[in-house]
Amino acid sequence: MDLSDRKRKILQAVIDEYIGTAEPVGSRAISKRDNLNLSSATIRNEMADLEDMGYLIQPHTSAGRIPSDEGYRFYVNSLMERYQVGMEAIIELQKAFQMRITRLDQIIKYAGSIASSLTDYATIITAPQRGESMLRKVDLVPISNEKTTVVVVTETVRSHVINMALSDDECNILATALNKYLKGLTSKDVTIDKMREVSDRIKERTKLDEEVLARVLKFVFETITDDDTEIYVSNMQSILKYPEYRDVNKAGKMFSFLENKDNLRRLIMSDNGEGIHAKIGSENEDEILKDCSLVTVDYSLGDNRGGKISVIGPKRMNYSKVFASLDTISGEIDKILRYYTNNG
Amino acid sequence: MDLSDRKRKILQAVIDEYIGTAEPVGSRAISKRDNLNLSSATIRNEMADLEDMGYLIQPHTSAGRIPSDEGYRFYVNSLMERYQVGMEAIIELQKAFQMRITRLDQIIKYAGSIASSLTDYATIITAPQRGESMLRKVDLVPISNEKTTVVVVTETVRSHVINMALSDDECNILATALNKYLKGLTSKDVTIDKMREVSDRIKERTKLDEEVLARVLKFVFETITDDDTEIYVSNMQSILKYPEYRDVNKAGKMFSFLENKDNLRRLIMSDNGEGIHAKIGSENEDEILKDCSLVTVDYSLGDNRGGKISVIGPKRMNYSKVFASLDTISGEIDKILRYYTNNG
DNA sequence: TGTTAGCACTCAACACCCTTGAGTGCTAAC
DNA sequence: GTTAGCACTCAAGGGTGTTGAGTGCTAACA
Repeated sequence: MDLSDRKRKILQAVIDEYIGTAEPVGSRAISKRDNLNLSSATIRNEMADLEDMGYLIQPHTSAGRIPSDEGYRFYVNSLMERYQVGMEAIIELQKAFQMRITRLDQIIKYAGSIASSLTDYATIITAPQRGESMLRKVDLVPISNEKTTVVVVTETVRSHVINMALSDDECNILATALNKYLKGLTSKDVTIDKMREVSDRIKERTKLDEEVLARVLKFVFETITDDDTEIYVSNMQSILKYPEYRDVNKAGKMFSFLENKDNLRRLIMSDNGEGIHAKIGSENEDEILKDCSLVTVDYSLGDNRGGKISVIGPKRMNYSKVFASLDTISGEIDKILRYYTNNG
Repeated sequence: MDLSDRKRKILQAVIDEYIGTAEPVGSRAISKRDNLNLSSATIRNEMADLEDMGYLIQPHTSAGRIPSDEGYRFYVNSLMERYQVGMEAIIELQKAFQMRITRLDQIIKYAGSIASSLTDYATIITAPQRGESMLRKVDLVPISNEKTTVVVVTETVRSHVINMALSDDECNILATALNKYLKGLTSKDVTIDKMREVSDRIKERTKLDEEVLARVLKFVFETITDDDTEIYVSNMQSILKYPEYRDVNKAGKMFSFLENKDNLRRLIMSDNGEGIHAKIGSENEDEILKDCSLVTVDYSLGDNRGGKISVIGPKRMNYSKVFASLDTISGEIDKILRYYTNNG
């Protein structure tokens, strides 16, 4: 369905206005804007048409009008003017990233907090997911005369403290045996049979206490197969700033939803859009999000790993600014993480 | 100042009532409770006395009375009846802990979420702080033909990916050199001179690229000296359940405060009470906490490490239940972590 | 002397009503 | 096709009166 140029302008004006005020927009408010020289009566007629077409909604007679989900969708697809993130902000961002370059998870968390401070909405961010996980090395380090740390290196590094009175030599022997049989193992290779076979071979080779060996192996196999991704939320409390969540009950439900990582994981995983994209209101599956929009972007590290950043806010969010901010941030993350994983 | 037995009972009744209802408590409500057989007029006289003594406050004439900070303090010190955590809850808790025994930080996070679900208040929890950090081992693991992971084992394990095209052999040589000069190093030993000395020695011994060596050493030294403790908050949104935070602005400020880890760290670090203890209302330094109480308990691992759990809620919190819950949880953490670090 | 009953007074909360103003739809004039 | 005018609607805001919980004080009672 095609809209006349005038209708497009009016729809855009209504949505821009509503994004700013969160109040139903009346015809007079639009006619007073300087870019359209039309009387309020004319605007009224056009707005009535837009309502018939499904782009606007009148909450009750004699109130102004607010955008429908379809209205927002049309706005995001066709009307929205691209916002430009200021150069100062970008430089600020680059500096901030560079200062935090020590730990990957910190960069990710920090990116989330930047996204939320640029947009002033809550942000959900996932740490880079591993692609296939391959075992590089197992190491055993005596910590005291009672304890030993097991270190497993795949794409990431995990460790576990167990109770064993092992000498340096014993650690070396066991580590050597473990590496001999396990190096190069991927999550696909881990089966019950494989676990039993490795266990038997090492047992006959090292003559170590059976239970200790079982515990070490359990941890190693768990580490290879486990791939839960970390997920962070920042700036949750921004929700309270928006009149949509003036009602404390509603806000509370939203908080509970966002505090539950399973919900977030499902939310972000089920997202299969590409590039920057928005899910507006009822386009979200969760009932609780029907008044919200979720704008999501992927970032990638080039090497088969990547994650997502989502900004979540009221449907009446500043899409233009959110799109621009996420675009910039994901670009900078790409840069910094490529640098980090290649030269860091 | 000594209170008559009757005054104590009345004060206790007022506070118990107020904790439940959050409404100013009138004399009639107290006289109707079955444990005291006194008319409302008598109660009125006693309550007027308690107000003169500073234990109660009347928000305005002809309203009921609410406890003052001193009233709560007296209640916590002398009146409160000890709540008993149900055996089923304890067993539930033990089971839950046992299922999560794989990772220390997960246990800690989980303990926080249990504390908040038992008490229904927000919980702040710090991961075990390290005592003195001593370097046990450094390891280098090639990840691809461009990247190598550096693994540093102290009491904990940290890793870092850097860009180096090193073979297994080269990794071994460098690792051996690093271990030779660095093993046993504690945070006290790290000085600029020491760093330079180690760097020079390894340089002449291995003839490795200077920049690469510098990067590895920087990471190793950082890991030894760095001791920022992780800190988690759970169940923040419970704040919205309490009428004290019906006002969205107030709730928003509280959220911002609790989302800032620096605030939390300062809050928990500045706490120097022993055992389970409460900071009530104005006993807290932060202005924003003057309407809150903070109940804190330490847990320890026996081996010089430990952390804290704090429950934060309205002054009108169920102190009895919070004290009992924290007591139970810290006891269970002690047990499970001792088990974990000794036998895990 | 301590306790109780009764009474007048205070004050926040609530319902109710009226007014106001923003906004609409419709119609007639331009 | 656009504008001006008019009657209508409805939410929000500002009094006003009522209600009910609670108090302090006083007098009577055990």
